[in-house]
Amino acid sequence: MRHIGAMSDAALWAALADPHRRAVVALLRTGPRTVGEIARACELSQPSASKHLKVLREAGLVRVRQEAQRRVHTLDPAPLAALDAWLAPYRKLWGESLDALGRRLDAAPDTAEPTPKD
Amino acid sequence: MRHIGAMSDAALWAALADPHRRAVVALLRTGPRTVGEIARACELSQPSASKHLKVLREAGLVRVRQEAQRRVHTLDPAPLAALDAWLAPYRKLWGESLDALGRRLDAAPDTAEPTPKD
DNA sequence: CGGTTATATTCCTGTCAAGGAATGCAATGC
DNA sequence: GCATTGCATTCCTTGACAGGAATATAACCG
Repeated sequence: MRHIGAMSDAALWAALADPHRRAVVALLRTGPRTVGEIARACELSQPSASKHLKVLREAGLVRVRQEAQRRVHTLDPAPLAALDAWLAPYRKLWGESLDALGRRLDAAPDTAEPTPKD
Repeated sequence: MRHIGAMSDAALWAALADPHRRAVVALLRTGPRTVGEIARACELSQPSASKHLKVLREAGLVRVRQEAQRRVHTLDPAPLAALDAWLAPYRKLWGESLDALGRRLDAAPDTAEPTPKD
């Protein structure tokens, strides 16, 4: 039984509950970034960015590698599979009740959108 | 323009960030329940159940109908489509990353692998 | 009407997370 | 070595809930 990225569900939800952290995650979807880049892009102070990244790391959503003096952070989407699994039992439900809405929301373009912001 | 289930994303994430509320949502997946039933099933005090249900209502996740003196709460899964939509861009990613992870694990047999983090 | 059941709300208190400022620390370059 | 860059951590303050107890409200029943 490998429990590599199997952080507690609670940590994952808590990490994603914060809009800033969701923004960071969305940013990292477009590629690895240093702390400074993340701070600037998400309009966070440097310490704030550091702290948010720590939470994301502890939730298993982000990995870090050192590169000279910089710390390059990379998204690890694996824990999000837990969200997907949580969602699974509900997915059929809204298909039944809200067909049109579901279809509209399912439109997922292949290109990253310019900062979904949320 | 009806704004029934179209609560802000933030309210949805915040509502689901709480484990008790996720439990309530999961319970309601099995059918409508009165406040008292929910409180007992989720081991909440009655006021606590009431308050959590209020949050869920305001996030659009739950609807209520009055029935005699009881208030029967029903799950409205529609807002969860927003979660699904949020998740969509990542869904393809974790397939890749899990593959990579699996390959790494397979490449490292019984050699006492120091737990990377945990 | 008075009592009872079912739920909502208020008040209070403790806890915890977030943000800012300042500082610590590590790696780098000269 | 020393200054600099890049980031982490601490300290502190503030605000946002969460839980419990007590109370308010509402619908029902006799």
